[in-house]
Amino acid sequence: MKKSKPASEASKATSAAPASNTVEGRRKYDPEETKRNILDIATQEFSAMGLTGARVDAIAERTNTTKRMLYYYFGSKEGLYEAVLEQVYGDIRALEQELQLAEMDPEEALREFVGFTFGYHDKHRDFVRLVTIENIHGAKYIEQSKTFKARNSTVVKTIEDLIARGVAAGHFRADVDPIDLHLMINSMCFYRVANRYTWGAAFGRDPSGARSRTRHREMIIDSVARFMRREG
Amino acid sequence: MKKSKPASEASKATSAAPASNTVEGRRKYDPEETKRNILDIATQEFSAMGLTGARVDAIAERTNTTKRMLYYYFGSKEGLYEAVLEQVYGDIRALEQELQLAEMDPEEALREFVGFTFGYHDKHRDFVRLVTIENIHGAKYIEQSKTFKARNSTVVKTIEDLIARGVAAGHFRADVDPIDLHLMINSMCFYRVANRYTWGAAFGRDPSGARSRTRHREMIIDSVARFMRREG
Amino acid sequence: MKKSKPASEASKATSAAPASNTVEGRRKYDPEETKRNILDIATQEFSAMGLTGARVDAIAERTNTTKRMLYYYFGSKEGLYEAVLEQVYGDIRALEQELQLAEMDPEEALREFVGFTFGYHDKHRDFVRLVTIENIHGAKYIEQSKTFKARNSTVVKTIEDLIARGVAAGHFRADVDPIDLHLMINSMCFYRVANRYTWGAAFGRDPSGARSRTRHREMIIDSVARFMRREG
Amino acid sequence: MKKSKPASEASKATSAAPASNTVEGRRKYDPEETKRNILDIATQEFSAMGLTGARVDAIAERTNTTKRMLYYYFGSKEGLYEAVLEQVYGDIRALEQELQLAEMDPEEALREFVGFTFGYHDKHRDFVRLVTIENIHGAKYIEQSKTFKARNSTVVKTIEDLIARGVAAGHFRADVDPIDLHLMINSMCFYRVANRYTWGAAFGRDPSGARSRTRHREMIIDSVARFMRREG
DNA sequence: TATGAATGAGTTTTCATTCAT
DNA sequence: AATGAATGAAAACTCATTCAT
Repeated sequence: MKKSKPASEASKATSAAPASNTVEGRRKYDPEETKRNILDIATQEFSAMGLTGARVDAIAERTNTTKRMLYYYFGSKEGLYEAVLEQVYGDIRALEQELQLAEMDPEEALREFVGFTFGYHDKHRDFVRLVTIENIHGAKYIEQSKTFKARNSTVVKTIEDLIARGVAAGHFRADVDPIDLHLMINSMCFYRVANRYTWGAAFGRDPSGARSRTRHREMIIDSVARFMRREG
Repeated sequence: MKKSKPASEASKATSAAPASNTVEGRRKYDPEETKRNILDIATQEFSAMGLTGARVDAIAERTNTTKRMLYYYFGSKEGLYEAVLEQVYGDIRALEQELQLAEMDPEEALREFVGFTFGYHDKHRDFVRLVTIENIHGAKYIEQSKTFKARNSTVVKTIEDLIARGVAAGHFRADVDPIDLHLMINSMCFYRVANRYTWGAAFGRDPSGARSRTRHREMIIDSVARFMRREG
Repeated sequence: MKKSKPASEASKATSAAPASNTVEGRRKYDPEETKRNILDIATQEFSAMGLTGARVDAIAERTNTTKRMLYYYFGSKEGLYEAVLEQVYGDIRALEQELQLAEMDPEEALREFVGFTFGYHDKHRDFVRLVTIENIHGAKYIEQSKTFKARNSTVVKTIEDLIARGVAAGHFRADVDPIDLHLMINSMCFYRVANRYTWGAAFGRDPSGARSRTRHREMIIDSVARFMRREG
Repeated sequence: MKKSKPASEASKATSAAPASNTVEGRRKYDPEETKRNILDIATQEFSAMGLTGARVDAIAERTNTTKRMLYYYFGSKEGLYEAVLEQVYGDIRALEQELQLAEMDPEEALREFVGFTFGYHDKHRDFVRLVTIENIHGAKYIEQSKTFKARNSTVVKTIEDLIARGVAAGHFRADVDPIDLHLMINSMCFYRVANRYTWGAAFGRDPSGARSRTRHREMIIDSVARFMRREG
């Protein structure tokens, strides 16, 4: 039953691990692999069903191991959920830092940053859903993360720099709070993915679908650029 | 229920009901009142806990009646949830129609419309949460509503008219899709309320709090106005 | 009344009643009609669902009146069930007495009696089901009937006479107990109707269906006749 | 609570299980035993109360385990009922196959077969009741059994052979359908057990009681034998 | 006589978690 | 390290019956 059923790429990634103590290239007992496998499946399940909606049994069943291991490694359903959250938030912040915005001129850098944010949300629906779910729970789980706040402060710094350079260059208005700008950008990138179902039901159109992707990217980049432009 | 009135206030509203045939101002057999009472409490509970997180017992307990009546009138937990959704969506669409946008000049009307949308989301957090929750469930409950789509088509019409008048007057650009514009407006009004917890955890600031309300309203109105402005 | 099932016709039947106090030929308040209507529907429901399986709500809903009336006239679900039983048992015994067996020669009379029993079971599936259901409940409801035993003693008398005449004529064996004979006849007439579902599922053939009706009637009559025949 | 002990034959069977790895002769973790125990008690309850009348709580209480295990192994009340049906139908078909009818001469074999059928019904009242109950439900549960039809086809074959041999020997009539003959035999064996309560209430005599057992067995065997006899 | 609303006790089912092997 | 079996508490839902009008 728990035969494997890879479910995700991450688990395959580890099959390249050293083959000592393995059978046919796959380790018999590989704690790291087991944990990652559980985490992958859990990400999918929590993202699909919510924290309360997800079922421990359902997660365990899709896993290569058993329910007991899930408790062994993560302590509880909530512990597992926290681990999932932590991982998923870590990913986007890590990627944001890889952008080389400092090398571009301010307006270009802004467009790049918005474009990246758009692309990330558009592509990582699990992340969008988990953030949504966490808000349903008043962010009480992510608040327990030790690295969460620290990680977020780096984005603020990035945006602050961006604005400062634009203002200095005379292109950007000077009265915009960086966190507000970030909020604006995120709002537009997030909503079209997070609320695609009700929006689709209301207007017969998936706002996050392929047909509107390019148009929306342009619209969002354009609106942010216009918003920041110094008028005069 | 038909009244349209924000979940939380609704219960207060009924205390003004005619007192004839009542005991201490409250009728013993009053189905409408019973239904409204259940619906009010349910709106709060579902909004606070989600569909799966809410407890039928908890709803019933806070009600003036018993769990049995909840099933009597709404059939099931899901039936009750659907009724809550219907009501809450009906409310905003009803109010939108009361705006007298046709009498204002296009730019002013756009600002009014965005301001209304901002105010509604800012004030009706239950609505925002329920929409969020419904998206977690893939909108499968609201899709069963017979009036949902029809009601939404009226907003589209409103925005279309608005854009058309602005374009005709030479103020608005002509290349914007009304539903995309609506999406942009909603995104910014929705996100700061819906995601206030994770945002607060990340940046130490409640984006939907009193301190940023006016600033955000202006920011959103301004960005939408700039976005629509025909550039010369 | 039992001849019909259609609930709806039964109620119409009484529309020929005196028109005083009526609207458009139908009495507004007609206790007898109301009772009969309830009894008809209840017969169908109990017969279809069993005593525990039947739902008071379901019965009331199909009725021309309300649940309250059901309790008003029959006291309880069990009271209604008893009334249904009583009526349905009364019918067959009444018809049995109308047979003019004494005028036929014994063998012919026996065949006539078996044929009648066969026909009655074949046609009155509600009766068969209710007897089945009552046996599930250990006959505790029918045992409370005051007229039940008395009514059954008349059949025994009928069969006793039949046998006695046949024995006297030298045609029938003398060692058969009348109640045993009755049991044999009933068994074969009852089973093919009562157990038609499992039989159908097991052998792909409805034993009470039109295709086997004549064949079974002959088989049963023949086997009883052969069984009673004096040998040698 | 979990003290109570089986009370039926099936449970006795397990007391013969190997005692290794047990505490006081009873293993702590023994899924087969647990399932069998649940099935035994459920057989009694469903047979006594019917599908709708039986209470999951009541079954669980008489079990050595908890209600939860009942759902663990059988999924639902209906799932458990289906398992009970399967088992009980399997038993009779298995025993039928053990009869060595081919070695007897046709008439003797027929008498043996009828006698066996009589004895089985007379002794296994649970089986008779469960079949009755299943017919109340239109056989919808047994129809889902995958092995049910296959198992029944073996009886048909048995009877076909029996008849064929008798016809070939010139003893039996040739115009009898095997399934009809089976129906006749079953009818008489079944009815006196299934309908013993109403019959007892009507005629003051339990038709399945000890006093009539031998007499009825002879009567049924005799009537079937006479029915099949080629007349000459 | 008639009715829709109301109810409490019960009934089935689910779920996160732990135990014995 | 790993596993299938086991569990208690809680959750959703049902039902016969009665009440107020």
